[in-house]
Amino acid sequence: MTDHKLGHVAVTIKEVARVAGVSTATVTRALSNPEVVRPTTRERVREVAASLGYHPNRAARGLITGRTGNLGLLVPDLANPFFPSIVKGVQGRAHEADHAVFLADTDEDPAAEAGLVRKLAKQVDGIVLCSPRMAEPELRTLAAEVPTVLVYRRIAGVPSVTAEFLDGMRQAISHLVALGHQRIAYVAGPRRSWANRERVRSLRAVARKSGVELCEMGNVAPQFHGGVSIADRVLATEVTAVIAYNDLVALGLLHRFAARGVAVPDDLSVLGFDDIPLAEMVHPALTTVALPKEEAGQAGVDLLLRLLDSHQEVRRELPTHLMVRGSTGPAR
Amino acid sequence: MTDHKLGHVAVTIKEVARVAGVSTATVTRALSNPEVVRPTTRERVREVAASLGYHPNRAARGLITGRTGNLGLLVPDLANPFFPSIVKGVQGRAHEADHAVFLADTDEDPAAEAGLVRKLAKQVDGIVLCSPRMAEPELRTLAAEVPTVLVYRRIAGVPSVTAEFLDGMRQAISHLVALGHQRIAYVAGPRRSWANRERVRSLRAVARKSGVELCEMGNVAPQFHGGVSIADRVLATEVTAVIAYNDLVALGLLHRFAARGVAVPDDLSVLGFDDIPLAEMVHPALTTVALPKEEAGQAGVDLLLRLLDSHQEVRRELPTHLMVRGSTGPAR
DNA sequence: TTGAAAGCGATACCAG
DNA sequence: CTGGTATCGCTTTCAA
Repeated sequence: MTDHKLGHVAVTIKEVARVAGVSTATVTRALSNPEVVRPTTRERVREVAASLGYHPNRAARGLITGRTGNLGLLVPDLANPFFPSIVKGVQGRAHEADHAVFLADTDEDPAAEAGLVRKLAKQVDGIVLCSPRMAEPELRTLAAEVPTVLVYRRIAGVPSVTAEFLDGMRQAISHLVALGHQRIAYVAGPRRSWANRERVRSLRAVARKSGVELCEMGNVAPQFHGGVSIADRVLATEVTAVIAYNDLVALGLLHRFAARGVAVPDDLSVLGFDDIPLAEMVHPALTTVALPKEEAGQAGVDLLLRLLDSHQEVRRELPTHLMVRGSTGPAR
Repeated sequence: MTDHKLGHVAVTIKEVARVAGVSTATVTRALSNPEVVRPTTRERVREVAASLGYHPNRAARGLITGRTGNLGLLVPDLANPFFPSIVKGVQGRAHEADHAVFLADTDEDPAAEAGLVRKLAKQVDGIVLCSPRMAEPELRTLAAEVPTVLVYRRIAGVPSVTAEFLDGMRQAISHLVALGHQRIAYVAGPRRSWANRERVRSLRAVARKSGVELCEMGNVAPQFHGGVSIADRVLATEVTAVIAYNDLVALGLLHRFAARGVAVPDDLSVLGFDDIPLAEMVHPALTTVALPKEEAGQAGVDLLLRLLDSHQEVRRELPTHLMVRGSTGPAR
């Protein structure tokens, strides 16, 4: 007999069966298939289970059902406030659906992602994957191995949740044009990032239609320092407004502009993307295109669970909203 | 018949055994107890395992060994940038130790925490718990049920990782005193929060010793809006400097001060606690007492793993550092 | 050094 | 409606 001395011994189904005077089979049924058990038996079992504080061991259950009740969530960098919001969404919805969530932060290292997914794969029913950079073929391979839903990345044949970037960009440009801006800079994010490519694509389309002159720069890291590092180059161009790849980059710009004595929005308008919480905490508050974050996480879980139940392929595209705040104003 | 199906169907130990021409027992040994297997056999098995892409099913293993290789991590609110940093630390160290991490965000609801812990308990070897508010007795009960390490909370009899608040406060006050400040406000965080109580205690001790006049206010929510909401009351007092419960609150103060036209640090100095990444992104950058975050997460995992191996009780206290930045200056 | 077999905790199928 | 039993994938005696 090898019992650890970890104080608390978990109560098993056998114990419940013994105390209730029934077989383990009946205990299972009373708990997960109530209608097939005679009411009096069912109640007795449930009471015993409750009084003993019995909770089925999910690992054991998963062994036979093939369902673990766990989900995996991969994000590139928790330090970007965009992702904690998504995590909150995933986590909240997963718990509502009585699923637990494995979290892995890949530290912006696409190479590590596949490995992490495969390690988690055995312990989860499916994976919510935020991977802006992993190569398409690899992503597709992965999705074939384990049920996967992509968040903020779209690939043919893989369920995904994204946002209407084009519409967001349209709102952003309309706003700037209405303020009289005609020459606008775009500070690009990582070249291989799907989100960046989408934003560039949308931006060019909208710019052409609106007749604005676009000045593209970058690529920079999708972080605060990325914005800081390119701010001076933005100033060197003759633009009246700048759109940053994301809010973090925009904040970096703001920071350096302030240091250089450039007044925002009087001398220059700044517009971000994402609407991370910080966006309204700074001065001037950042005008930005809000992307659904918690909602995206929730939708990701919804899609995944649906996928697990019926193998249907699904895709969802969430709306975006321009949040006009202090960092944009009339063209000088 | 050799069904060669790559990927989709998980390869089991049986399959490896069959291909390698040995028993499953030998496969296990070759993989997790190499020295007891004849070298030639061992190598053959390992090669087959590798070529088949075999990874043991941890749930099944856990069933018999009592070790799942999983850790649980509970945080009160991922929206406070303080916690993602801790999560990164936990997550990184756990992966180094080949453990996966379950994450749960309790949404600042201490009542939900115990339930979440118990739900996770069955699937993990131990739990890293960030719970500034849960009542002590309950916490102690929980810790008796499942191996637990507290992060940023200290309770007799439960392993924990904290920081030297007293020393941090000493540095903060010395800094302000050196700048000529004599009347200082403290904006308190949640009354029941352990961190707040510690900070108040330290602050009073240091203030008395330094002869500074302390003006305590609050309690406010540990968030941006908490700071915003109390800013005007701070202005109504005759202080030259204010220490906020944490950086988020400090940022709220900064925000409202800016709106009121109060110049920081010229009219008023502001000092925060935590050193969240945002602290240096705002203007003026926030002077703050830096708390180890990733390190705390890592230490939490270290303690937990140690605890699991030897049932030793441990405690660790990490150093703090004052980060002097733009939000503090000479007393007016 | 290796294999056969007994479980770990739970569920699912098949009788009764 | 209920009980017995095989089984999930793996580890661990116990013999050989």
